[in-house]
Amino acid sequence: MATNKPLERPKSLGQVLTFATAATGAMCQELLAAHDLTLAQWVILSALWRRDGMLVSEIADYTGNNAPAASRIIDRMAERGLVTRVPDGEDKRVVRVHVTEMGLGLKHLEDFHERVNTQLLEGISAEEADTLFRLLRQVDANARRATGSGAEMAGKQLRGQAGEGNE
Amino acid sequence: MATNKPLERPKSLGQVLTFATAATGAMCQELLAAHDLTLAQWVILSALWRRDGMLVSEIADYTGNNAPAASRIIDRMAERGLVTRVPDGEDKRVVRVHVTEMGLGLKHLEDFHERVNTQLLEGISAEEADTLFRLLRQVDANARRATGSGAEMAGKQLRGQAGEGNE
DNA sequence: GGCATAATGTTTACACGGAAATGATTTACA
DNA sequence: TGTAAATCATTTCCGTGTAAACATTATGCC
Repeated sequence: MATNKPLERPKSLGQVLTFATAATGAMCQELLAAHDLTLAQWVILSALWRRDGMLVSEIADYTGNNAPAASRIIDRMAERGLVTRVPDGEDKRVVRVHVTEMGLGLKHLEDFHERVNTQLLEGISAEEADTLFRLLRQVDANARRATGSGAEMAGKQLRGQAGEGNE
Repeated sequence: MATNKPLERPKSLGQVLTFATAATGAMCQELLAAHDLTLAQWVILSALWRRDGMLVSEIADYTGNNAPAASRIIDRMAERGLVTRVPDGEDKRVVRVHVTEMGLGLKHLEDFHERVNTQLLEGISAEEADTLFRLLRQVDANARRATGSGAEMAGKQLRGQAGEGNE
């Protein structure tokens, strides 16, 4: 029927970024579905496998979300029995998140992101991949600089454990 | 307090993509908030400014979402008075979305994406920007190829109006 | 010690995205 | 012609993300 040919999309970096990210996310979700895990849950698990007992705020900082989002994902992970919340003895505001046996049972997914990386970078040379990482970090920095008068986000940059890590 | 230094994030393309996209989206949302528009709403408006009366399915295809998502965003846009739903005379299944006067009043935001582009690409040469677009499309294609047995998405690729910018 | 302030986590309200199911309509074809 | 299949839009359910308000607890400063 296609009376009209599809409307052309303007050449927009945001658009290409969004599409690539959505496709990547969909691929990850599909791969993780076999283990009844969402991508957001895997990200948190992969952090806890390396450092058990992280605070909710640390997890939020790690994943790049704000605390409410992290808190809710932890809710679901706790319902599924992947983690438990343990109130801290010293600081009574603090909640430490611990992996359960069941959560440890998925530790074979530790290198999931590496398999995804190779999948995504197929047909792209190592040099080009480096360029891609560098440019994406630059775009990220440009966007953050232009946001919120640049102020309150100071601590939330994409930490440069690649570009020229000034850390 | 930082008893622990923040946990290192692994070098994952998905992670960098997600962060760059989130930062870009946040920047757009902040810029559009002055006009009481969300990014998703602007994307649809920018399509309708060029082709009024698109079908919901065409809009969904244009934005890269599924129909339910598009339908809901159109709901909110209709509530805000930006668009109206008009049942089609010939095909009674179809709903055409039309911009209202109020929606046309925002047409000065037509080139919003171009301003975002320049903002995001600051400090990046034209050649590097081309490389970035090319690599992102490659990553997108790689992800889609690995998803859903590659079948049903046939029509939803990132249309290559950029092979080499034929615009 | 006592009080203002900050930090931590949660809840609520809103916007967005995907999958599946449903209703209505159109098309295909037998 | 008449029924099955395809198409279009919507609804519902779930997961995620942001912002704002809130309760609880720590901290700092007098």
